[in-house]
Amino acid sequence: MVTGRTASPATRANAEDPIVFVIDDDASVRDALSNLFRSVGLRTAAFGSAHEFLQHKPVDVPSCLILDIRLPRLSGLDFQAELTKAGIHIPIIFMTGHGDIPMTVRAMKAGAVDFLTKPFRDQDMLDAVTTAIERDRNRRDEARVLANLRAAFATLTPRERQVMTLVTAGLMNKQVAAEIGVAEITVKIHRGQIMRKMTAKSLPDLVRMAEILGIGQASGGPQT
Amino acid sequence: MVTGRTASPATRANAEDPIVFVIDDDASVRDALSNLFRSVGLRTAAFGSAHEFLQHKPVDVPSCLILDIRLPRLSGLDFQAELTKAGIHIPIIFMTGHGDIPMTVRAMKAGAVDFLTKPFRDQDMLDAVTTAIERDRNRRDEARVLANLRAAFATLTPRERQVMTLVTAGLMNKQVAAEIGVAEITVKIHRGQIMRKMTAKSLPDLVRMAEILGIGQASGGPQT
DNA sequence: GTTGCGGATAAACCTAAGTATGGTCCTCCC
DNA sequence: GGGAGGACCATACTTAGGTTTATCCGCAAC
Repeated sequence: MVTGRTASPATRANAEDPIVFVIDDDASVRDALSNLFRSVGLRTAAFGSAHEFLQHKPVDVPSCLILDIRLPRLSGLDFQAELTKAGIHIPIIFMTGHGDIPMTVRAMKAGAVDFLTKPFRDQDMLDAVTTAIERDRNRRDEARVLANLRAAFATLTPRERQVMTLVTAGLMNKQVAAEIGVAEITVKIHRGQIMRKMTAKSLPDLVRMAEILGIGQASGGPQT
Repeated sequence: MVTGRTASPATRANAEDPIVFVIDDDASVRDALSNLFRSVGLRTAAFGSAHEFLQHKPVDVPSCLILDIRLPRLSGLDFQAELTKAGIHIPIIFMTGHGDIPMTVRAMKAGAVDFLTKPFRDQDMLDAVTTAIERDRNRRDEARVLANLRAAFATLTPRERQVMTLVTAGLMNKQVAAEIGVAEITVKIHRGQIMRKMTAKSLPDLVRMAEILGIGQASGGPQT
């Protein structure tokens, strides 16, 4: 079902090559789009329904989804909502033959990359796909960083997490010690442990990690 | 031209009360919307054209703009583009009697809050306005913080800016000194000056400011 | 019941950071 | 040509941050 570069020895499929998923109940549309994407060297996988798409095992490369707004059984908009609720944030490009403005607004508000009316120009679709893939690439990059940080943070003991929060908030060791009712030396030891476990090379490093993790701001940032 | 709470002694106009701007060439639409917003206690100002709106002096409160897509002379979409280009980022809610999907997509991609088709329900408009005002409030808050930081950063000498970059990147004083070819003591002095000028209460504080200012990342953040 | 781990602490020690005080050398501007 | 401000540096001192080694307690798993 996956087509595209896979067939070409000259441009072997790379694990990082993006994939474009197409869901449309009309086989001719699927074929046309698959051909279009293949013609520009994009890997493609097409499905006749949302259900079929969900059967496909998730891939670990940047990808996007081309969706007809009027799918059999589940509407494109509802499917978009389903995916979002399920935590699947693949960028979506909608196609429609007879959509209306409220549908469009709903789709765009929910984060759709584009909403194309049939018939559309090939170039418009390709532009939308380029944007979508790029967006997914960024999203994946951020998600990977966040996952790594969370994994590291999860190895911290409760006490260490508490100390990390206070330290990155800007408190001195003695203040942290007073705050949690322990000796300053204890804070220092926790702190060293935190730096190791988080693999932070410096305090600014740790502060940035805390920011990404959304840990205790306040402290006394820039005032109005 | 500004109406709404201003007339009521019980709910005196506050400098922080948001304002809803309406641009429509149809006076009856302007009146109807003004009445609607006034009925829920929102200040309003209505205009017959984009030009008139621009004559109005900018206000310093959260606001949003209700725009008919088909304006005389300048289209709503073009006006949106003009505002964006001019650095005016007031949230926009579009209305249309006969818009199409490409228009909608363009407007939403450009950041419109909503795109309502006439006739719309009052409540839909009010919901959109609530969202838009909230969005503007957040935008203004962030802009204010950024402006303050930039103002403080502007008082730094070139050397101080350089030191701030390196320090917030996680380098030790001696490393900074080696990097820029001065004695460590000099770095310390710059550093103290930086903390004073930026009114940073701690290094984490300064790091967060640097983040907001978009100053020299790198350093060695979380690896993959 | 012993082992392991989180948590706390102490002593000793070392490095890093920060703050005067005082001074030199520029350059730009009035 | 005198003053202001930026950049630089030295000495001296204080405080903050961080590591190592070792000990102690409680609790849960084996």
